[in-house]
Amino acid sequence: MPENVRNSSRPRVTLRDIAAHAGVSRSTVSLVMQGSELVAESTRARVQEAMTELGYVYNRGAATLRSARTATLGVVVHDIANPFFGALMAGIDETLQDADYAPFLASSGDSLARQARFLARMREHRVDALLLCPAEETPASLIETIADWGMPCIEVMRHVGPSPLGDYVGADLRAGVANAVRHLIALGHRRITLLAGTADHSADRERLAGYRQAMHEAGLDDLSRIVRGPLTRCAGREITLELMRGDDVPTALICHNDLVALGALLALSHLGLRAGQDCAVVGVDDIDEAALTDPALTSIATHPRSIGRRAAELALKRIRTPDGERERIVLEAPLMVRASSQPSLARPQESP
Amino acid sequence: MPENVRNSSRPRVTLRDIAAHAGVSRSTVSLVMQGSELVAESTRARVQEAMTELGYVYNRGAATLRSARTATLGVVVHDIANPFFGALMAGIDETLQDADYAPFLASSGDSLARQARFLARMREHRVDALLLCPAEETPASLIETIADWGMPCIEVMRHVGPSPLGDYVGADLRAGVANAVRHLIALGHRRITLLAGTADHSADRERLAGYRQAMHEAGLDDLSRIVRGPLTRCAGREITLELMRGDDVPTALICHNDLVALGALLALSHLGLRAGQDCAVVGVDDIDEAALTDPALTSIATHPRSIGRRAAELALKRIRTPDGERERIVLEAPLMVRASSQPSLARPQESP
DNA sequence: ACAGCTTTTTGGATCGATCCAAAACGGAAT
DNA sequence: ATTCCGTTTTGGATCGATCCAAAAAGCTGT
Repeated sequence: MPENVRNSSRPRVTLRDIAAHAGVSRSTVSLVMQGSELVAESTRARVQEAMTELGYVYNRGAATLRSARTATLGVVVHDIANPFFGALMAGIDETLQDADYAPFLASSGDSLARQARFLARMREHRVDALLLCPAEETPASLIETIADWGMPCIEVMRHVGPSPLGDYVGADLRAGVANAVRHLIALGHRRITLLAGTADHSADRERLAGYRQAMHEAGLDDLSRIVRGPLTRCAGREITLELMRGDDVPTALICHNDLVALGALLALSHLGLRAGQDCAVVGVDDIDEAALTDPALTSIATHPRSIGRRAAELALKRIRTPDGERERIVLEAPLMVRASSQPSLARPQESP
Repeated sequence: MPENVRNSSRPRVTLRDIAAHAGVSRSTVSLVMQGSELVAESTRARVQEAMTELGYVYNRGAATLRSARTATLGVVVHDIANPFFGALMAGIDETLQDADYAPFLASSGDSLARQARFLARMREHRVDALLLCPAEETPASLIETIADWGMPCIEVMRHVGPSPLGDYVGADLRAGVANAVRHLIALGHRRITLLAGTADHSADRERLAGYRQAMHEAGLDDLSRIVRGPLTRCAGREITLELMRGDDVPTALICHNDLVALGALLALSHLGLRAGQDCAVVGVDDIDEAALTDPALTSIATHPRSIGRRAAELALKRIRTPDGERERIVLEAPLMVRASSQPSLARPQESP
C-alpha cells in the first residue's frame, strides 16, 4: 500500500480531485460549493459524497482570488481588555458565526499608528467590511479614505466628525444622560456634577450635550459643573474624594462610565457617606457589576452586546448592497434606576 | 471618456503594473515585496517608488495561494466578554501586531459545536496556527486531529487530557492555590473551603490538586471542603451566604476566580461580617478590581496579558519551526496578599 | 423525427501572486 | 578576447478556485 502515502499533510485534495471522483467537471463541483440552484439534485448528492469521502477542504483563499469575496471582516476597538468592548465583540461574533463570517480583531489602544497599520493589513487581506470604533483624534478624512478603498465601514459607538458620515451603530447617550439628569432633578437634586473624560470624541460630546440640555431645561445652567479626568475606577475614586471635600459639594454625580462610578462609590463609603442618601451616583454602561454593588448602582444601559449584533448585521447588509442607503442606528440607552440614586430601592433584607 | 471607467473601485493595481512602471519583471517586484536580499538596492528603490506612486496594495490572498502562508492565525476563547479573556486577547494582539500577523477571533461559549464550526472555518482560511482555550468536554482527540490537519496549535490556560499533548501556555494554578492555602494556614486558618466550578477541565483540576496537596501537607484532610457552583459573582454571593449560615462555618474561602470572590465579599458584608477579620477570602486572576474593593481582595495573579503574549510568541515560533520540540510554558501565579486575608493590610486612612 | 425550449454541464480563461531553473550581466583573471 | 564566477533578473508554470459563453442533455408538442 505505498499508494496510500498521506504522510502527515501533503496530498491536498482539490476541486479537481472530487470532480474526477464524482465523474463531473470542476465547474459543477464549484457550483455545488456555492450552493447553486442550477445543479441537479442527484449530481449534488454524488459530489457531496465524493467530498466527504476524500476529506475535501474548501480553499477560501483560492476562491477569493477570483471572486473578490473573503467572508472575513475587520473589527477595531480601543481596548479589548475593557469588558464593554468584550461584550461588544461577543455580540459581533455571535452574529458573524451564523453567517459563516470570521472576524479579524485588533485593539488600537487609541493609537492612530496602530489603527492605521491594522487597517492597511485588513486592506491587504481584502476583508469584506470593517467595524470601526475610531481611535481618539482620528481625522474625519479616514472614513472617506476607507470608502475610496471600496471597503464598507460601519462606525461603532464613536464616530469621527460632528455627525456620522456613513453607516453608524451606537447608543443614544445624549438622551440617556439627559434622562438621568431629569431623574435626579425630579428627586430634588440641583448640584449635579458630570465626571467626564479628558478626550474629545463623539461619545464624550454626546454625554455633555445631554447633560447641558437637561440642566438648561431646568434652568440650572449656573449650577452645572463638569469635571474631567481619566476614565478608571481609581481616578473616579480620587476625583470624588476631592469633590466631596471641596466647598461646593455636589449632591449627585453622573459618571462617564460604570468604572468611574464604582470608584465614586468607593470614595463615598470611604468618607462615611452613603451613596444614594448623601450623594446620588449614576454610571454609564450598566455592566454586570452595577446591579451587585452595595448600594446597587443606577446606570444608563448601553447594551454593548446588542450594539455588536446590530453593527455586524448592518455590515453584512452593506456587503450585500454596497450602494444602499447609509444607516444610522441609535439604540435607546434606558436608565436603570437602583439604590445609588434612590435609597428606597435599597436591597431588601432577605428572610432569615 | 468611456475608457476612463474607474467607477468607484475597479482599476486594481497589480504586481504586473508596477513591474511595467518600474521597468522590471514581475518576479523582481515579488522579490522586493518579500524583502529578499537578492535584489539590487537601486532596483529596490525604483520598485518601491513605483509602488507608492501607483498606490499598490499587496494581495495576500493571491500570495497565499502559491506560498501556503497566510500571516493569520485563529484564536478561540470561551467568552470574550469575560475580562480575563479580554486581557489575554490584548496580549495576543500586541505580539501579533508587531509580527504583522492578524488574528481571527471566536468565542466558543464553551459549546463544542461552535468550536468545531470555527475550527473548520479556520481550516478553510488556512490560518498558520491556532491558539486554543479548549471548550469544556473537548475530547483529547481534537488536538491530534488538528495536528493531522498540519496546523500548529497552542493550548492556552486549559488543556485536554491529563497533561498537555502539544504546546501549552498557562499559569501554575496548582502551585498558586497551594501557596494560598499555606498562607491561610500560617495565619491560623483550619477550615478552608474551596469554591470550585461545576465543570471538569484541566484548570479546575489544577486548583483542586493544589488545594488538596496543601491541606494534606498540613494534615487537614478531614477539614477540607469543596463546594461547587456556577462561576459568577452572583453565584459566589449566594453560595457564601448559604455557607456562612450553615453549621460548619469555614474561616476562609478560596474562590475559583475573582468574580466569585467578589460575590463572597458582598455576602459577608451583607451578613455584617468583616472579610479578612471574620472570614478570609482569596480569589484567582488578580483582576484590576481586586485591589480596589473594600477590603482589598487577596488574589492569585494569573497575568492573562503575559500569558497571551507568550502564547502568541510560541505560535509564531512554531510556525517557523513546525517540527521543533513541543513546549510547555507555565507561568508563576504569585499570591497578592491584601486585606481580605490579612486585616493588618487594610487600607490606611488618608490624611485629612 | 425534428424544431424549440428549458435545464444541466462543461472547458478554457482568469484572478494575482510565488517558485524555479535558466539567462543576462559585470568584473576579475587568464 | 575569452573564460569563469558571483550577483541580479527573468519568463513560464503554478497554486485552486470562479466566471462565462457555449455545448449537451432532457422535454415537449407537432
